[in-house]
Amino acid sequence: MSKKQDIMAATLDLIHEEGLQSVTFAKLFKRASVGAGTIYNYFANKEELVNAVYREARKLMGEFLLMNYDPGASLYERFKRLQLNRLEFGIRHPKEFLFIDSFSFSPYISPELRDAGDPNASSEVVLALIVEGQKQGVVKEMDSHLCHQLMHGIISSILKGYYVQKYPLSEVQIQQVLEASWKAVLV
Amino acid sequence: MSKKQDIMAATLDLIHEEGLQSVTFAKLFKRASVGAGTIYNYFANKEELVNAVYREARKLMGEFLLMNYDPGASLYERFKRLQLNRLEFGIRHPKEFLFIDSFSFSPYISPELRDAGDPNASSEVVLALIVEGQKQGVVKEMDSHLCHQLMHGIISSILKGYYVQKYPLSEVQIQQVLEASWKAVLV
Amino acid sequence: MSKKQDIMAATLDLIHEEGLQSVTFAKLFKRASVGAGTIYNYFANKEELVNAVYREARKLMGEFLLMNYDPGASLYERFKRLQLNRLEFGIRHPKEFLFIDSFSFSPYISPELRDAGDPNASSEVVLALIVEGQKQGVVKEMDSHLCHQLMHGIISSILKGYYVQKYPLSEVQIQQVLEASWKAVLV
Amino acid sequence: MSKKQDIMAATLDLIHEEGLQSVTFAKLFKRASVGAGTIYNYFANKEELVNAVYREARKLMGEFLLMNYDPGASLYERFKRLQLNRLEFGIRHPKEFLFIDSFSFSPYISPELRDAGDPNASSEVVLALIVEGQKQGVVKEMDSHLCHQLMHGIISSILKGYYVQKYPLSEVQIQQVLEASWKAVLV
DNA sequence: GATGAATGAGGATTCATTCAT
DNA sequence: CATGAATGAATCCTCATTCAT
Repeated sequence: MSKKQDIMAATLDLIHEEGLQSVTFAKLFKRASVGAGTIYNYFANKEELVNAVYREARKLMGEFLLMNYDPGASLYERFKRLQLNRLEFGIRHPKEFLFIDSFSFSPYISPELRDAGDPNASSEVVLALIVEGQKQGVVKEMDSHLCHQLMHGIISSILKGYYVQKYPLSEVQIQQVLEASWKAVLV
Repeated sequence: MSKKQDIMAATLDLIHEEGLQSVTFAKLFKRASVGAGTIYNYFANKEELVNAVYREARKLMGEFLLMNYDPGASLYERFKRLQLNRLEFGIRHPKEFLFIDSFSFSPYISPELRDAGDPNASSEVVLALIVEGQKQGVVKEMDSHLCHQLMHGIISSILKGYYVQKYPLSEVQIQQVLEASWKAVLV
Repeated sequence: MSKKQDIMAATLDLIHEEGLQSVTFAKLFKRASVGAGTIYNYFANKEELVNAVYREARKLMGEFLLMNYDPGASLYERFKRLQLNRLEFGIRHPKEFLFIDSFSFSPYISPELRDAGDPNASSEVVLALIVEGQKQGVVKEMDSHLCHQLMHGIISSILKGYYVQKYPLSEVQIQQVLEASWKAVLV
Repeated sequence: MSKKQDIMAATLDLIHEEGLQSVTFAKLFKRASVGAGTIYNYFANKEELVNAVYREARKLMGEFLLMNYDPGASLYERFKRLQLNRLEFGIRHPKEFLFIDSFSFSPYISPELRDAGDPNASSEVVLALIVEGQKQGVVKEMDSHLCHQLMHGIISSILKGYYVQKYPLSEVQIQQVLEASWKAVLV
């Protein structure tokens, strides 16, 4: 792995373990096994580093969300696919998911970056699906961004309970969650 | 108001405005209009202060959630009351709500504190209601904690949209949200 | 005991246990069981308090040094009496002895106080004895203050070894020390 | 000189000039001409710094005590060599000598450090000499540690007089002191 | 590019002292 | 006289950043 990747991975690890609060460069250098000055070859300062980590995590999630997404499937199937991918991303990439969730509304992440979406345009796919569902009279009339947030918020909330081991998330529970999130947006 | 309450209120304000990242003692003392040493009469250090603010916010939310809760009312009425209270807490106490939401799963809050619940045992009331609904065959069979988290997640995402997008949450919209969350957990 | 004495006793205790370095007023108030402002009824500030404790310790040692001192006894007997009293003072009042020893050359004690001697004029008695011995051709010719310091220095050194339990100080050892200190000043 | 040595030298200077009481980091950094954070590359905190200075002073004294010590010389010659070295160390290194003397029995220096001795084992050499002298019937029978402390106490008090009263300690006076300390431990 | 010793502005914390009760 | 909450200047300490190697 390159030095740059080492640094970014160490950053994400430390944020997950101790919170951004206590991520100091000293800890970072030790964890990433690089010299103190090396980081400045790649990132102008701490904020840029964190933003880069955020950008990469968003990119990873964006790719994950559209995995096996079949544009030709039914509305219901597509909705469930998106929500399933969202949930599985959280299960397989807890560090990335929590980081995104925590900092999406934090002043530490530059607003342009937060709203930038991802190169895969997964947001656009979700929004289009919502609008399509509303046109068909299946999905409740509401701001499409709000609906998107509702979809994300439900999954997010479920994942947080899972992370602190309130309950398992096996096949049965996953299906229940997908069903519930679908019902929540129906007319 | 006592100095202690001044300090805690100023802390919550600053976290809300600028994020925990940038809450320095200098800002805190100025905002709370107290001397630099005063805080140490009440809190051993910054972390204890933040934890105390968290504890108080949780207590406030716990009390709010059970306001006007009538154990003799119908299942549906009780469900709506709990969800209404949750929503109204978020509307009336946005700083407390966001703070709780952001830090409940952050390493900055000690896990014991997160799991402590509130003295009013509002969680237990919610869980009992879910179990009761499942016995009656009305609420879908699933882990009660999972269901609880679903209820919270829906309200939470609606609130975040409300905070950011500044759309109104008047009587009509509130009723829609309560209905939607009810449908999400039905069989 | 009066509050003033409580405070002075607590000060001496804490200096002995932790060093002047770490004697804070907070610890002092707790140990002496008095309110934070009480001290200022008796002492203008911390330095005056420490100086008062020093003055009292010096007074106590001064009185002790002349106990059972018989002006009519032989030069040798009087010398041994003074040295014995010095040694026994150190054995019975370690806190006072170490405090005096440590701060006699410290800038923390005002120079006037250090040179003030004690009301019993024990210093004058010792100095007169030395001069008398030198006139008789028994005691080595040297500055009488230097000789006084030699007498004190030997006892002090022995006591410090005793305090850290390098050896016991029972009757036999005490006599050996007195003899050695006598021989050290003989012609 | 290295930064570390600069810092330690400045620390010793300041302790000598103003007492440990008033050695603040601000003074230290200015005196040592280093940045405020540099010290923390070498010492975890102020106490460790002072202990390190103590350790080094003890090491220096230990080496000095055994300079030109000839194990083949006569008992008397060896005794005088040890006492001469002790005295000359005090004359040439007054800061180190006074620092050791003041803090060896202070709670600020950890007891382990005080008892650690020096790597050159100068204490052991002195103790062995005493025991040898006692076997030959020359040195008075007493606890060897007590005798060692006597030897040190005499030199120490002479030095303190020298420091304060500024009388000279030239060849003649030095020989008198050595003779006096020798007589003090004879049978 | 990589390093890590050095930096010093800035933040956390202490503690002697005051003063209203 | 006695109290102890409040104070804020002084102090300790941290940590992002620089730069010579």
